Amino acid sequence: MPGPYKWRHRFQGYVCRWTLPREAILDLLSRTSKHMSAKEIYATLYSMYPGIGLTTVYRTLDLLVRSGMINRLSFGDGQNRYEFRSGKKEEHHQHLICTKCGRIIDCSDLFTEQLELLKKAEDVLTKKYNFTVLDHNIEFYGLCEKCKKS
Amino acid sequence: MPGPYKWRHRFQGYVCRWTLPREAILDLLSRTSKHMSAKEIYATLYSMYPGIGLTTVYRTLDLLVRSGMINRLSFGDGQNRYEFRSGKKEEHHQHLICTKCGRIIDCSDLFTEQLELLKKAEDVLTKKYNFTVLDHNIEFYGLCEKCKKS
DNA sequence: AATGTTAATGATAATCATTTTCAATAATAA
DNA sequence: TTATTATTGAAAATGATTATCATTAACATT
Ligand SMILES: [Mn+2]
Ligand SMILES: [Mn+2]
Ligand SMILES: [Zn+2]
Ligand SMILES: [Zn+2]
Repeated sequence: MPGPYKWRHRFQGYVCRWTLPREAILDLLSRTSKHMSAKEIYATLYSMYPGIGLTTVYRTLDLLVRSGMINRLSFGDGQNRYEFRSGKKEEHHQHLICTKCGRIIDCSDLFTEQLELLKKAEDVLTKKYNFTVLDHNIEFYGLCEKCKKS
Repeated sequence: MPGPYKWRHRFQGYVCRWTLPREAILDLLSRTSKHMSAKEIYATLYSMYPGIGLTTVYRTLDLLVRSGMINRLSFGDGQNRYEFRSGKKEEHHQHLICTKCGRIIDCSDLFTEQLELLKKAEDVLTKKYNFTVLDHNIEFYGLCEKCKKS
């Protein structure tokens, strides 16, 4: 909402009109490191933009997922979460999920190991299942620093 | 429902009573290779056991997850799915998910590659994030054989 | 800048998976 | 066989997400 639209140009030809909610939601997700739910996004934006509707948040998130700007994540806690998607391939990262408190930690330290797994995977999956890999997802479940103590 | 209870002994001390629904649900999951939703399980059992209730299916699935007999999977299609959990560690497998038709394929062919990734992961995650890995999950998204053609 | 077209919004209602409630049932110990 | 109570299942409640539709506002045209 503050200032001019920074993201409009990314949607040339994808949508007809660029609007305040779209700018606000994408802007929020591009700034935060959290993995926010629709309701959390709604609550955050509501404080500075009380006119916004939850329906529009859902609709816009869907648009942003379809156009590849954000990722939709489901960790099995009953609601989807969203994260900004960097354009760079090297930014593909993993998630550590604390099974006790639900904390989600980003991890980008397994790049080469991941690449090796992927290389082998694409090979095996293509040959054996005739399956074309387009994307992948790796998650680690366990206990975070805090929860280990308590 | 048919025959004697095959699974009762696995729950010694875990539950007080072993019942028909519990036996039937676990038996079904132990036989199928599908990744079934609660409603699918309910529908399947209903044909041979019309007395069963959807609530009990949900409750029992929860019990079986908590006691480690089955896995709860969420592929982001709005409903959880369940699979029987083999006791053997070597059976840890991946899922290939077709983004077009939703088909889910089991894959156990990346065992050594996975182990290497895991070994490195546990190391990095412990040192850098002080996170204790208890479990992990790897998924591949793409196009299945059928969907590639059409 | 004012106007017209219609894409986009937001309040409301609907849907759908899952959970809660609670009286009835059935597993098991006595 | 009887008593105890864990478990069940119908019904209602919840919570996330989607559909409807009248209103609004983006923006192309004047
Ligand atoms: Mn992330
Ligand atoms: Mn599986
Ligand atoms: Zn934690
Ligand atoms: Zn397919």
